[in-house]
Amino acid sequence: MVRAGLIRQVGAGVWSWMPAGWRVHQRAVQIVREEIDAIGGQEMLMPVLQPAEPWRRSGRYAIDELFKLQDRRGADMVLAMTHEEVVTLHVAQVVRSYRDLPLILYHFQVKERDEPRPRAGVLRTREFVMKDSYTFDRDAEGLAAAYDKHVTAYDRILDRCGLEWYRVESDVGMMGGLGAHEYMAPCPAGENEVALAPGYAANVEVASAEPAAVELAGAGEAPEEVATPGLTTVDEVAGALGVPAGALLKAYPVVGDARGLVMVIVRGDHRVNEIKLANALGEGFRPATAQEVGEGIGPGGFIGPVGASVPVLLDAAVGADGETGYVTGANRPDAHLRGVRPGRDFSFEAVDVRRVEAGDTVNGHALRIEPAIEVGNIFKLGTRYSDALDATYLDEQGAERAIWMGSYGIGPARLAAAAVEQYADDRGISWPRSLAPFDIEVVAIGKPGSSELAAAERLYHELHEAGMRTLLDDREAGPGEKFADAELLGCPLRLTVGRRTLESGRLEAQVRRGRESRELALDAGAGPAVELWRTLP
RNA sequence: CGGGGCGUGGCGUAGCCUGGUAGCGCAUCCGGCUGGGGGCCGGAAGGUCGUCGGUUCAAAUCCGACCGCCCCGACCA
Repeated sequence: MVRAGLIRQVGAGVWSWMPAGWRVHQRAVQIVREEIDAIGGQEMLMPVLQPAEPWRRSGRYAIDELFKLQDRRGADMVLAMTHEEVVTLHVAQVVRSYRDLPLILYHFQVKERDEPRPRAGVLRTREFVMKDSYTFDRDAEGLAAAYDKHVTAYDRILDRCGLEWYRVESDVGMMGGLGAHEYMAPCPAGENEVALAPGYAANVEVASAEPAAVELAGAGEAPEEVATPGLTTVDEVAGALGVPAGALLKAYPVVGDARGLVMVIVRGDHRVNEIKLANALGEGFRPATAQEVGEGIGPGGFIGPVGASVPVLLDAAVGADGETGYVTGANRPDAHLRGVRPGRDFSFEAVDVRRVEAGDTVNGHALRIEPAIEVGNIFKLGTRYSDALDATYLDEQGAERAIWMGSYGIGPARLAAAAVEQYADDRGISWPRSLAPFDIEVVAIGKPGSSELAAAERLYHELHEAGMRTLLDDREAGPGEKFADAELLGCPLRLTVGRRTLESGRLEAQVRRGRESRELALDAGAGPAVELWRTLP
């Protein structure tokens, strides 16, 4: 996008949109606007610069990503990262009765986030335009309906943008979300991972699946201690004992904010998913320090659930086998236990806290994991903000009730970047028709004042009259340079007018996606080109 | 925040280790040729070497601080 002249960097995570890039961005914006309008959304505009007070009320002032500043009188201000606080305040002032609901409000606005590490060009920036919509309903049922409308709108937006995409289940966070989905555009540059199987799509952050089976051994009456001097890793112990890594139980001691030190156990071939773990704990946590482990459980590298003095949380993938034969640390230096059986040999609380792996199954279908760009998300907020900011209404009985809210974001810049990532080839960008900065680029080859140039200009005007967004390359440059630049910019259709065109009466039309060429009659004017353009992706 | 790297004409870079003349490619400007895949010839302009300080007869080069940017990781309501 930089090479094509669409964007330029100003600072870390801060970018300008140059004219051609802004055309793309505006096209994405317009698609989003049309689809949110279509479900009854009303566009408005709320400020980026805001007083700190509502953020203190909602409890979000402490967020590290929130830019904070003071005005000249020393009053605390913020640069908004989203607009739940302000929109809720407005609705609290305006809505009195159930008759004022439901309501869908939205705006496009710059969002400011002090990202710890901006990266990947326009994919993760500290300032970016986002469409946010907010829905206001009288109850959970109304919220569900508003949510479904946004599913419809977002599905259409992603389709219209010509993207390959998935709607996946996502983390609702610990602050009481009632349900959430993310819209993911798969591509290698993506920062998220989605777990996919027929009929199943989820962010890896929350995905669950049935584990691959593992072969266990040593089904005795009781655990048997084996010497494992100096062997502290899963691979070392599994290798020494001749068992698969999955036969080991890996202990992951953590300290919960309220519940303190606990031991989380996953299979040796699995990894703890910290988001799932936080959700299972119902609170924040941190890994236990070596000292806490040593004092509270046993020697590092040899700890295990049998006889442990702290509560044990056992991942469901272990319970699924429900059998004897696991290998665990013995809570003694240089020793492990084999033939361990959950339940018989230690008690536990069952949880689902492991990260899914490719090859797990969902309803018998193998799971695959793909990187993807998160281009949008939809979220059932419930009454979190309306409670904090006193957004209520009176029902038919005259009782005051909290308004049920949803919030729905989508980033035009990410829609554009996802399209670039999904369709670019070694020559450059290949825009979907719906996002391209121009529908057609006319490349004129010939000297200034030549008849070739005049013919190109004529064609350009005819295309313009036919309603095509058209770009004419009439620079004084060689043909090779113009072709290369046209392919870099990536308009869906390129028309070439040169001496050859005038001699044969046929102009070259190159379709950018696939770069196949065909010839069109020059004297037919814009018609054939427009017709061809309509068939493009 | 942890780790690594980089700041030199508009862009990309060499020079730094071993202190002494800032070099190259592209782009730009002028003249001409060429005109269907980044073409050719001739001429020209353009650089406080990120900033500040130190060492030295002498600093792009050595030392220190600061600023900025990139990459990996952590983080990402």
